[in-house]
Amino acid sequence: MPKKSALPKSELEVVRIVWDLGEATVRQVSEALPAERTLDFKTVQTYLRRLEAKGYLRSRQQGRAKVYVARVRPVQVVREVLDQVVDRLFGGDTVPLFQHLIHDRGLNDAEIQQLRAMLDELERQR
Amino acid sequence: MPKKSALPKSELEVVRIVWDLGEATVRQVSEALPAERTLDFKTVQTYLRRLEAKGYLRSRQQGRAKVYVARVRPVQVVREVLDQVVDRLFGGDTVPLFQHLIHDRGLNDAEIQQLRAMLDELERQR
DNA sequence: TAGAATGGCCTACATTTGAACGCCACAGGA
DNA sequence: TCCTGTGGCGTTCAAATGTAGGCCATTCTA
Repeated sequence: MPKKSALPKSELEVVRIVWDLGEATVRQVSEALPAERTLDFKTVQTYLRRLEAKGYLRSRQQGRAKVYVARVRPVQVVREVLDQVVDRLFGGDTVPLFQHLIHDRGLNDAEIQQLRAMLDELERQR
Repeated sequence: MPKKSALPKSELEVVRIVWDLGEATVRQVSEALPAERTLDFKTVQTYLRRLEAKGYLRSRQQGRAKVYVARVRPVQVVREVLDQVVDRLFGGDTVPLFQHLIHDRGLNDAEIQQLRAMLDELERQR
């Protein structure tokens, strides 16, 4: 149960599936992979094993297969990854990140509304 | 001049300095590193060499030293990195990213104002 | 019930990253 | 002029990642 260093992308793809499914066997994860992204069963197995070794997943035996389930909350993992990115990319400052997301990736009207709503909410809580 | 897969974090730290300085020699980059982050001169040299090989920087000889300068615009690199993250973390959807940034990292009042301003600006352009 | 699948566990292996070394050339001060 | 420091270029080397293969036991299924 050694703690960690932010997950590499391949493992992230896999752990996200476990989060979505709640819990899953190797095969279930394999099958839940998006069509454009094929990974050998063994490869998925390896990633899940690594994720468990790193402490992100826990597993229990169920019949012949293992069922993996999250051990740390997604929000924590997301935070780790984002912290890294924000740091590396903008020296820790989030505003330029928003700036970039808004200007470069663009937002549609619905998204703008959602964002405003989040800000309102946030201010109301002050 | 091969294009390439998003930059690893160490190289990002280095290329950001070149962006900031406009152009720089190995030594200048070395010295511009934040105090908490020391890298051997040779290490910096290696990263700069790799960045050039990957096509992110260009260099010209100036006396005995090489001067490195950006070859792709920062915004493009940032985009590459962010696309990866948004994909890996949220399946390509940016709203959850904002959600996370706002709720988990928090924003101070000034930041909220800046964000609102950006949104206003964006809408005005519609 | 015998062979084909399936899954677990270990192992492998190339590539990429992180971080430097060593050797050699040149340039400037003692 | 000789030594020292600075840079370039090639190399190295371990750990992390990406992606499986091998072998073995257990299960289905024909």
